[in-house]
Amino acid sequence: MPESEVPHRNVFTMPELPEVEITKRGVDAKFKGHTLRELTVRQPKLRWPVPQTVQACVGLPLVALARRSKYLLMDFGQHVLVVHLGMSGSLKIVSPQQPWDKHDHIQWLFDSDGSTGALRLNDPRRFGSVEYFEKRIETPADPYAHFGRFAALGPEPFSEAFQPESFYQSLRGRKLNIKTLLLSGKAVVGVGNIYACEALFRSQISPGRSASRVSRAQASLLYTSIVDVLSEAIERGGSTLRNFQAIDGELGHFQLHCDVYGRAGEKCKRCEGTIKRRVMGQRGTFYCPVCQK
DNA sequence: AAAAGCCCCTGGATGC
DNA sequence: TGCATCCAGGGGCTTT
Repeated sequence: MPESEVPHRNVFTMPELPEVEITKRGVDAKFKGHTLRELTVRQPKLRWPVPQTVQACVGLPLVALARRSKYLLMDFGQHVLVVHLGMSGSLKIVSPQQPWDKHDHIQWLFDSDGSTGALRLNDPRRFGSVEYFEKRIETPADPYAHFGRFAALGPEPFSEAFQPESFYQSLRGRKLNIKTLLLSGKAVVGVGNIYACEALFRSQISPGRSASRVSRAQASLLYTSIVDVLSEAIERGGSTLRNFQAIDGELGHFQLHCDVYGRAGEKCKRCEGTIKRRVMGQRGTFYCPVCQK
């Protein structure tokens, strides 16, 4: 069956790891190596107040972009800005002359080959954040490890630290349901509500199953599903980005295809069941009660 | 220590 | 048509 005919639901997502990764690549392609000339904070009331210290980056070149979990890191050398898109945030590349949108909160004005280019954070619900950290030069291997809560985060899904057996071990003895545990960032980071539902569907594990009752074989399947579902989303985002790059635009959102998320009441893609929605850990959870055990 | 609950905010959906 | 009400949702923090 051609991919276009696969019965998926299109969801215009909140920013998850793939959106942050694509945003990172877009900012990297446009502004890496360019000097920050102005940083305008129109609305400092985000998830946390945007500190005055962010101004320490002005006048410095953007030397690197990085991502940790769903945090986007803008590395200005000794000074680093950590951006989180929350649930409605996005970064967009615009002309500095473009009128401000109601929800454009922050603007980075970069030198751009003799002219200037602007990057804006737009976030209607203001669950996003921009934080400032100073890099510790004495730990060059992982200069960001000590930032805020980073030390407490689980492994990155695409890192060497994320392996089937260690993943299985991190589930053992946890009575919490597997879906909520995935969202907690303890066993792996960057798996948000949508991808948790999708990965559990692929591995045919019920979201309500206690993590301690996920077998080694199931954990292995879930491990693969997590890596696959995130990789595929990044690929889709990559093609979205190519389109956006031609016109400049919003980097933080793109459409993705879901088997279960947002499909309550519809037919299961794999069996004769009907997709159900229930709330777990205060989040909407979509699954097939027939083929997910 | 682990798990559950709370809260920030606004657009969209729903009800009258 | 318009106004009031309700609710989702990431994830850190607080409470149990």
